[in-house]
Amino acid sequence: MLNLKENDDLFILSSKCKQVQTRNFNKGEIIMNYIEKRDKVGMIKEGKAELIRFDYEGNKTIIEHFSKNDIFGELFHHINYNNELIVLATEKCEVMFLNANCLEKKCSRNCGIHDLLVEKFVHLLALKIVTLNEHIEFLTKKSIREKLLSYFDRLSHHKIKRRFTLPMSYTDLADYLNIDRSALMRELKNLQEEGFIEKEDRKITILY
Amino acid sequence: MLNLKENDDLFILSSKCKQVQTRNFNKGEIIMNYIEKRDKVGMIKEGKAELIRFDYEGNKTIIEHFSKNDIFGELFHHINYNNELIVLATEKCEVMFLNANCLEKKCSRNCGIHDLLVEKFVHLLALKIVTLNEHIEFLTKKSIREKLLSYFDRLSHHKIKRRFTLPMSYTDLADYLNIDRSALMRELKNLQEEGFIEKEDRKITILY
DNA sequence: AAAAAGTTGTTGCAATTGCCACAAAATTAA
DNA sequence: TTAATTTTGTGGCAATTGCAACAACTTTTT
Repeated sequence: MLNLKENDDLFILSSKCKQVQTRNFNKGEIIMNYIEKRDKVGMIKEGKAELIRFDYEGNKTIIEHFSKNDIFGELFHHINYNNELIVLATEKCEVMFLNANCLEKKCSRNCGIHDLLVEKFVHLLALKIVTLNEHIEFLTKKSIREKLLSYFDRLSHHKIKRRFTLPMSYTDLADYLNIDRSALMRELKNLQEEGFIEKEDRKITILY
Repeated sequence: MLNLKENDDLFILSSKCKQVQTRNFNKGEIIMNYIEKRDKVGMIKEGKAELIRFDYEGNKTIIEHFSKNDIFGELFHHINYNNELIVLATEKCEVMFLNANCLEKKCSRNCGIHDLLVEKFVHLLALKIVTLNEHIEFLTKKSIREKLLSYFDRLSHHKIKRRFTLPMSYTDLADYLNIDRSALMRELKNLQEEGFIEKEDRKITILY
């Protein structure tokens, strides 16, 4: 698992490399337009953002939520000419950009910290894969109940901490698990009534 | 997108690095047990395999199917002490293993091809993220119809090739999209009757 | 401080989807 | 070549889940 202290080093070190830039964004600003910035990889240093798709009909879909240490970029998505992908700051953000080819080829100037930069980045890539695998695991459960319980199991670190707070709203959780919000609330009520969990706002306690 | 020719180079080069091993497996053999081989990353050079989970009740679940160029290893999963994860060869396999820390730190012997190895590996990591994002995209569609059409859209390279062959059985496709197989067949029939697609065995033609 | 926007909680109803069961066809193993 | 296993195709029925709608709260914006 990623060591955050190490990762902070990444940002400090990166400021010394010419192929890396850091920029600040205010809420509502577009951090990256996938059509324009094909060669860039972004990383959230601080703040929150979301990946939004506008399809050919103009429908807006939030595909991913990004927070500290999340990486994004066209590199991670199949290009689809029917869609437009943008990353939008949902709160004040500090974002690090690096050239995608910087991951493969040495800086032309051989800035000296390059190996370390790549090493840390591989960590983030692996972490992203873990996160995505996890998401798929939740999504492939057959029932709402199973989705919720596997997600809670994860949040409780496999029942080590039986009490935890949801990191997002129930509205967002329904979205994340791809279920209807009212159906989610209904199932939560069932779980409470059957004595599987206790719930107080976004604090959940596992009882089984 | 990954260049396969380049990737073949990876295998050739890797044979020169002391931290990389290649092994052959017959159908039915266990390629990797996640509990035992925490420090190894595997890559399928040739053949097919699957990632299987046995939970505490002994239930078996196929989590992922691997074929050429796919990577796997404990590095990509949250460790869960209730589960056992194994990679099983479903046909004759040639597999490349490398030490996970080889991605971060130079070979102690500094074998010379290390940078290139890492560079190629970053490609595979990025490709895996693309694949997982895609899978999530299909899974998060609301209806079976939408799941099928978005999957077909992908297979047709966004309608460039309107005729294509499914790379797996309908049984496996139902599993991949997390829907009931009979419901999938029913929806396929609907799509045919409504003139959206034509279907002959695993050959699909998009008509809309 | 008021207004606007977003979240939570609940319910009835419709229907999409899952489950079960079985037969035919196709593929693989013996 | 026969036997065994897997895949495909179909249908009835049950029920989980989605949808719509609305009220009470909270949080954010102006």
